[in-house]
Amino acid sequence: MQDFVANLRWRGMVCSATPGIEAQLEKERTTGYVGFDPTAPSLHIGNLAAIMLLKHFQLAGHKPVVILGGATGMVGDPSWKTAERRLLCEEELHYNQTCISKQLQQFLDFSDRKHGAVLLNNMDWFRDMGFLKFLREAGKHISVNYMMAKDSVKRRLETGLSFTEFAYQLLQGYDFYYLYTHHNVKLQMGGADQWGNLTTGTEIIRRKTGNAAFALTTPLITKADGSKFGKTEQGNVWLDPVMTSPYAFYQFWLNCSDEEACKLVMVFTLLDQATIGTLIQTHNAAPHQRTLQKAIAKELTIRVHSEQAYRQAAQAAEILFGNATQGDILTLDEQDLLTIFANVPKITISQEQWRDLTDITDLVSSVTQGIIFKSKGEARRIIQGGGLSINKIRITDPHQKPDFFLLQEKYLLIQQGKKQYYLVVVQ
RNA sequence: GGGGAGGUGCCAGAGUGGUUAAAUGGGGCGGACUGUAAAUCCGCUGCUUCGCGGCUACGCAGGUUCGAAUCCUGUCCUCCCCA
Repeated sequence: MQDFVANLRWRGMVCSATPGIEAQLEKERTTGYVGFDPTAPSLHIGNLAAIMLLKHFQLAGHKPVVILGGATGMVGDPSWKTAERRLLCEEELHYNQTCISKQLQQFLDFSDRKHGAVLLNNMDWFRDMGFLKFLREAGKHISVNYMMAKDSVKRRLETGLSFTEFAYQLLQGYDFYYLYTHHNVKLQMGGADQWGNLTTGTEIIRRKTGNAAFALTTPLITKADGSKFGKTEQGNVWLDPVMTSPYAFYQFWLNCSDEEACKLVMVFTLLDQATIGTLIQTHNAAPHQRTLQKAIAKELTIRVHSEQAYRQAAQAAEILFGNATQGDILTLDEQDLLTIFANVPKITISQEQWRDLTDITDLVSSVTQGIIFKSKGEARRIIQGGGLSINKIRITDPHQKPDFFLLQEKYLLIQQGKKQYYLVVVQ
């Protein structure tokens, strides 16, 4: 049994833990769990740290349990949230659960080995419980004073908190108790924001059985500027390739700052301490190479998506941001071209429109329906400022005749600024 | 119900009859530098025009005037104070 806690510690993945946890893990193969409320049809990278906890737990020889909180998801966790949340209906939750459980297979071994992971839904024991039974089984053992004293709830007492959300920690606490008694689960893990909920669970177990159960939290990952980790301007970074493309996913990791990358490489990759040490050294010697970011992006893109998705994302990045020249894009066949520019807006124009063009400005404004530039004036300004390239060649004259050759005889690669690409398809 | 303040461009905010497409700051966008970063510097930031110009725009609707964001009338909305 490898030392799970020590492994987490050097990775900086332990925020707090109840006493005695090391002794318990050393004593026997232990079953531990993490709960996810299926509030969306996909996990996002904010959930990933908790998944990594389970991953390390399993790799250390212990048995992970995942709770997809069909019941808790119906209530809504108020921890650290500023406002009451929207209630989700059961069908929505069920659909989300199905999607999420598939994603979990990519991380954990759900085989029937001794330490194979198990997936449970707390709806199974809450559905038929009844309110009175719950009050007697769970509510009787925990005082309101205890529940209100949690930091995670305190701030909401000022602005308002429904009884429903207030009761959330009891649900989660009871989950732990149920798992303890029915599945021999002795440890619950989660993000640092979950500490209040986890200790409610250990408290219920202690009061009802007199035995100790354990809790461990991992620090919430914060960005240097204080904004929330895992969000881009476009919103959450999801694991689902439809909601966040593998390319965008790869880019997210690649664009992490150096300080973040040092932390992220320990939390999100499975590389060992020595390898990470070397990586950080290499990185610091030549930070512009972004060794760390690339290592993280590679490992995660492969694990969450696939080897192929990683290669495509890396190639796309090279073409889009490297010093690709016209020669480089000419070497791409149509398949490559479409893959690399899969996430780029495509604008179709007709053969007639293409033939009748007299002016580059018209092409990037009116003919393309204002998608690239919403007015001719804007197009002209950007071109005069040197901000437009076609097929990787910078355009300098707004009135240039658009006598470009078409890539693969039908595509035109239009680039605004450094990052914004459009693909015009002539059909 | 009474009294007061105010509604200006993506946002904040100046302007109180012509020189105002509207100061200034922020944001956004382009360029340079760079690591697809940060900081910095430069440029652009209503539509149209190669430009002159034309058009649209200061809550909304009218009016006064050669000329209105600016004055008048009505109207809608917001904020503050009192009841």
